[in-house]
Amino acid sequence: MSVSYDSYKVFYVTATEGSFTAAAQALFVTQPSVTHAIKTLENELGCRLFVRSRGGVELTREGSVLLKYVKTACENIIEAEEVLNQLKKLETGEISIGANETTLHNCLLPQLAKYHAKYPGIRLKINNNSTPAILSQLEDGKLDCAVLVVPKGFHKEDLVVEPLSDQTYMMIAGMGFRELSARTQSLRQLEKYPLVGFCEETISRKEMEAWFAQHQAVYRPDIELATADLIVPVVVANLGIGLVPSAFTEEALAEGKIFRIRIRERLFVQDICLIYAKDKPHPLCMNELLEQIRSIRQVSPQPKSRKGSPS
Amino acid sequence: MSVSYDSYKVFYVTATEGSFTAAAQALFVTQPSVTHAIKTLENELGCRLFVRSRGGVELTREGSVLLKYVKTACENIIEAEEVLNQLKKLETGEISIGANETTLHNCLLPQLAKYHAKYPGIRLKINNNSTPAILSQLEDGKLDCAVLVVPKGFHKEDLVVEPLSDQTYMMIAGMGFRELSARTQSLRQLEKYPLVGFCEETISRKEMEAWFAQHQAVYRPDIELATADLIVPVVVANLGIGLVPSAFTEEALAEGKIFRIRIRERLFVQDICLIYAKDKPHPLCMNELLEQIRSIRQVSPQPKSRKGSPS
DNA sequence: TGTGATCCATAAATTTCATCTATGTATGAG
DNA sequence: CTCATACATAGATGAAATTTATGGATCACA
Repeated sequence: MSVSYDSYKVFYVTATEGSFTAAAQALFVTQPSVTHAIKTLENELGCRLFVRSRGGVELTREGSVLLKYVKTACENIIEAEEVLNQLKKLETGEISIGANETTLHNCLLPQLAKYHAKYPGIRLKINNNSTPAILSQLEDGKLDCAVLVVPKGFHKEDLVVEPLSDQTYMMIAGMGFRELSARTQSLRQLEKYPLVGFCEETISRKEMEAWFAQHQAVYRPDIELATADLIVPVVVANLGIGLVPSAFTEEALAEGKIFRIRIRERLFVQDICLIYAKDKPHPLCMNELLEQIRSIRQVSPQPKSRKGSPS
Repeated sequence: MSVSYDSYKVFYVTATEGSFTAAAQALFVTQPSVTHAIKTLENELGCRLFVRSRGGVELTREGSVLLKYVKTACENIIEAEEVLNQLKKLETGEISIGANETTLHNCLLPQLAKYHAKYPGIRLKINNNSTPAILSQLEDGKLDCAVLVVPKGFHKEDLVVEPLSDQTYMMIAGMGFRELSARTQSLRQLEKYPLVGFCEETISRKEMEAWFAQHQAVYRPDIELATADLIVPVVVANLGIGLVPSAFTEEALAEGKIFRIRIRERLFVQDICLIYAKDKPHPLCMNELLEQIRSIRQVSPQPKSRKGSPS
């Protein structure tokens, strides 16, 4: 009833080689095998495809028509096999990665650079978006993995969440608030100072509000910024005191433009996590990238074991 | 070593159906068969193609990449089979036909019209060229068949020559030469009249020269024309007497513009033959056309049986 | 005018491997 | 808890692809 696709392969090779014998060699089979395959194909298709003659075979008119299609078919298969081999050798591929600004600059970019140097053929698509958006894209399979700042103990069905390191925060002030450097402050004491912080849409904002509330204080920034990297410059300009990820403070601290305010309360801390879909297939090239990202993992005290966290 | 192309077909159907079970139904095999085929393919390719899950299977990243190529491959095969079926049903196809002006108008066109009415999908390419050019194109496979005026007994290695009918000639004159109508003339007697005939390149010209010479006369037209259909009008204009294929004379004879000169000698006659390559493959749609053309064949006395001529 | 080389066809034996039957496992739905 | 559905597995079976061996036709070359 239905024609075996292997026959078409034999047909294609025979047509390009120009003889049954040559085709047999190319296919690593014997000549009678090719003869038989073509004869079968001709019977199934109901028309002659080759004219046998001395020195080889020649396509009939119908054979030529058939070849036109079978040729592109076979070429596609051959190309498919090549591309698949490249995929396996990590010579090509594509990974979509989600990240926050914070994690992108502080964790991801150096690792991506190393990975890209090792596997230059693999396209890296970086998606810098809000944390909730990235999480839903991970679940939808629109992103392959992400490195995000999430609350301590964060977990989600469908997602593997591997903590990489703490995202520590620091309360800082510019030299206009020099009086705060003298001694340890409590959060309530700091409430009377103008605050530089995140705007309302972010997850971190909500967490900070909770953290402040936990210590009988209120987080209500006088200046709200959309991205973390803007806080330090604003603090340097003495527009207020700020609670920022430690990673952003190093340069300004070293230059003496800001100083750290010691806090009585245990400091606000988040997790930087590597996240990816639990039961979805990953591109082959992603395992290497995951390993690369995991290499920055720092052992930190974990209150309880977390799902998906490797030993 | 090499992957069976049948596996790719199974892969394609499975990917489009979305489950092994559905693919099995579509392929008229059992589900374990599909399971096995895909597993084998995955092993041979060295990577997982589907994620098995509740309710069916889902392509992995690599599977998606593979599908992109395999899809066009399979679609080409399917299209190939469709086109081939059309070819077999004579719904499509192409025939290249050679002809002389004489045969084109008198034999071929009516038959081609009938054929085309019956098989409108088949393209007919008509090549109106010189006889030697057409013969060599037949041998090169550039033409599929031809209807030509050739010398009696014409034959050629590699070519099948089937006589269809005689190409009879007629000596005619316009009313300016009314005196010739009185009685039968010999060729020699006619030599003193101006002659309208073929120009030197044609085969017929050479044959006529031979025929004249055979009867102790010389064929040297005072007016030379490239095509036969021009002779009658020139004769009507009383520029000379002419030897032309009978087919061209009917209209002018009926209108009394010319008359026939009776000739003592046996009249010059040629063969109208259907000619095609002997050992070359023919398009499927050609057999019907050959039959159509043969239908005009007239039984004529054959001095000896000719090769390729059916009973 | 043989002779060897080349290429396709054929026949019979062999072996492969694709497929089937039967059954198991997992997982939602009602 | 049971049913329905989908994929996995194992062993048996048989169709068919392949091989070996051989023959015939054609062509180049001496």
